[in-house]
Amino acid sequence: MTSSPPPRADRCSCAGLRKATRHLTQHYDQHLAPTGLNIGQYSLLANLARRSPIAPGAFAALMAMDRTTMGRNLQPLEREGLVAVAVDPADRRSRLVSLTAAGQARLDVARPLWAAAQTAFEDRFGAAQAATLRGLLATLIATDLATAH
Amino acid sequence: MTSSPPPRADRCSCAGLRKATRHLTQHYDQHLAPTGLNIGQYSLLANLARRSPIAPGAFAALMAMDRTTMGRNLQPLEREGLVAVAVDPADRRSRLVSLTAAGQARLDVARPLWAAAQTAFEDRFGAAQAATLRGLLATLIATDLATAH
DNA sequence: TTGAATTGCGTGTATATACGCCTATTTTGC
DNA sequence: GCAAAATAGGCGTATATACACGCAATTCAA
Repeated sequence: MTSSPPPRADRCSCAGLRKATRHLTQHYDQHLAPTGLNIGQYSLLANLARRSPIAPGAFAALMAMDRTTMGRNLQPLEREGLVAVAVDPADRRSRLVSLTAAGQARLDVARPLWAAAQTAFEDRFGAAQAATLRGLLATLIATDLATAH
Repeated sequence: MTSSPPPRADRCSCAGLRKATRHLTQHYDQHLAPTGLNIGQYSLLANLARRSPIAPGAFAALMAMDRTTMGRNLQPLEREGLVAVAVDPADRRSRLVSLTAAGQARLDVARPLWAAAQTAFEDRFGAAQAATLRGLLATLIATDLATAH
């Protein structure tokens, strides 16, 4: 007897998502390269601009990112003086991450380059499809996938 | 005068994609953990199963992955004996990556755990939405985003 | 045929991601 | 009040990702 036909690898939602992320990240990173930021760093600064100051743990949850990943990702930004991390006086276990003036300035420089990347993407992929995709992704992010039942 | 309202960071297709990828990757990785593989490694083995042997460069292009990333990702799999890399006798610049018997065996063990992760995802996200998402992602991956005009 | 251009890969470096383990601080139960 | 539990975060380790650079083998052109 032969084994049943193996599930096609291209039906894996996760692999498709990861593959598409690699593809699109390279596009945005190329546009942002002159600013010295990648799309991950740009995204952190842009989100921080609307929520500064915020605790690293809360920021990580907001970005659907592991707590320790957030800590590592903040390090190069802190080293360059784009964000500042200080002990929270109200709870000295916690920290407060703030966008600095240099961080805001860098963000202002990067924003039009990000917009160019976004526009170029939508021109090629289709603005309507892009909007549909963003909607699906937002739903996915809001979907509880905890293994426990 | 005040500056114009900044574009919302949550309208960035790339950031949304990256965020969703983190979310979904953790789900699949948790299901696959007993196999000692993560979803990236599983995806490599599953794709290799249908195309072995293949040159690293061609494999990288197939996975929309940088050539050097592919090389690095193959290292732990090679160390565990799940894939084998040999010089291509027809062109000694090139290599041929093959799935080993141990790699096939590991894949057979992992497949039902991957299927459980996929099923759990579709149960919670919706199978129809998941299919729509995979279609959009496939289109995105096939979209040429080269910066040059 | 032989030097130049091309091609295929590996390495060094840097950031991204997350698990396990640890310390410090706060909160809770008694 | 004080000890236990819970919470916030750092660090070691491992893999993921990709750019710049360099080497070896092949192909191309004069």
